[in-house]
Amino acid sequence: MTKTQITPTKLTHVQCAECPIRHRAVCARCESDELDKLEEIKYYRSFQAGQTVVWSGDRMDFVASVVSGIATLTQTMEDGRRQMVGLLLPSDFVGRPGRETAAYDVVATTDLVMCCFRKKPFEDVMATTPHVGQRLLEMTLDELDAAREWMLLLGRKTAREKIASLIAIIARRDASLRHEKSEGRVIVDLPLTREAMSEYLGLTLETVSRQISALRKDGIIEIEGKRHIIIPDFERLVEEAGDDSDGGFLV
Amino acid sequence: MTKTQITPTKLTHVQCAECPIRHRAVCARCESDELDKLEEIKYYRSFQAGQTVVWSGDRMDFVASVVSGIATLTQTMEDGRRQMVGLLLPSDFVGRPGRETAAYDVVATTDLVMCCFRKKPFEDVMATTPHVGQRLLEMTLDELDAAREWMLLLGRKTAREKIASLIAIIARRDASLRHEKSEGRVIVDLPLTREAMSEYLGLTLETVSRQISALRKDGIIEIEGKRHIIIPDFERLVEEAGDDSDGGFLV
DNA sequence: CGCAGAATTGATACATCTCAAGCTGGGTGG
DNA sequence: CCACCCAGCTTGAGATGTATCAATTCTGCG
Repeated sequence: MTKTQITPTKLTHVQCAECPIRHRAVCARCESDELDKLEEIKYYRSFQAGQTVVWSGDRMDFVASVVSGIATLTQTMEDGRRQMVGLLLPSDFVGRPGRETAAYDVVATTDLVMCCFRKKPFEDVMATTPHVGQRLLEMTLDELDAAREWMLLLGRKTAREKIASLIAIIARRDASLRHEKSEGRVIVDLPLTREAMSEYLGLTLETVSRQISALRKDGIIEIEGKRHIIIPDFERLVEEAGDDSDGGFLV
Repeated sequence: MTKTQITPTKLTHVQCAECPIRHRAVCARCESDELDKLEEIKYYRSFQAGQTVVWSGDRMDFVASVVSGIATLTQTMEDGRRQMVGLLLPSDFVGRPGRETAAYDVVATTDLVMCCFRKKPFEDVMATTPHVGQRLLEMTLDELDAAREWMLLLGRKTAREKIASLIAIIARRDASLRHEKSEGRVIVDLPLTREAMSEYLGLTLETVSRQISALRKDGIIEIEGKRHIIIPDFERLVEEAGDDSDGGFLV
């Protein structure tokens, strides 16, 4: 996975107007004059699956939106214990205006394309026009809600509930990107290795594997290959996750 | 605790200029004309220790800053498992502009005074002037960092490390409110019951109690009464917490 | 074909939970 | 003023879920 990949297409400058994440990203609310400013300071960067985008503590002189692919935010303790603290899907934002260094490791889980903005000019845009800051606030509040949802999972859910929750969340976000609803029979590709899942869920890789097997034996999910998952009845999966039946608090 | 308390002072309208949290709260960056607008739409509310400020799912037509006292944000699962997802100290902000209902239970842990703003007018202030929104973004990003720090704790730390972390964090925030640094001999009052601590740390009440006893036996902390804690050597406590030695990532 | 990374499965250890009993300190009523 | 009471806390013994250590087994790919 690390070296067999060819270098992905260098998308050096897609016009914002044609951007696939135009309506969801940090630029969603921008007027055309604001877009022009962003257009000037933006540049694309591509990463191969497995590559690290930035290391925690490193200087980071840009902020960015995920255009395509998936990245993870991970925190590491001195002795090597790792906890994923964020999963970045297309349109999600990375980096913090006003901060010099990265607070987390950012790793490309799949091949990844990011739309980067040099930090200083980006901060200027935020200071002089309102819509980027407004949208960023909205997105940050959403992320905070998601982080708190995850705190409940980490603190109080069983291993089985954690796995069911993760699959349900990925299925929901996946469907939402395609403007579909998650119900009845649902099919997902897990974009994460068992190890990455364990880092997200606060479990070991072995426990993740065992619980996935258990869910399969109980008919909650079917598995083809390693990553391709069929959920015959989404509502049943959600029950296993221990969530309120309605589940999604966000659109 | 619930009925013996007399009603706390009704601070009906403290002038913003004299407000103790003026320089840290959501209004920190406001110019005097912005403050005037906030002054018009604000009102104080007091709660006794143990009182619930709002229930998750309830309509919430205000946002607010904690002026004094401590409150908690808690999520509850259908079967009653509870996880605290936020600890609100003076200057912290509650509520989300643009949201109708509360996402979490908000409970006063100590006697509590909040500076409330009716939501609609507050949103108007945010839309027409920049400083409230800017400060709120900054505060939300800080909270997101704190939530992610907590995810590491919940997912990867041992019970002993969790307790040590909680005591260290409370000591740090307490010191920071008084513009002091946490080092050497430090004294704190825990504002939480053992049960509240267990809800925060993803543990049971009994495990919290045992680990506090263990830290005491090992000389990391000394205890007077139930809540009063003396930390003879703050650096040693931080080591027990498993954090990077520097610890505080925010001022 | 055979290797390497990823995943599964098994046996055992251990941290934390659960259930249960007692303690402690501050407030209350007799 | 004392005895009681009760919420909050501590401590104990045993159960249990997840981690750990250790083989295998898959799967895709050179």
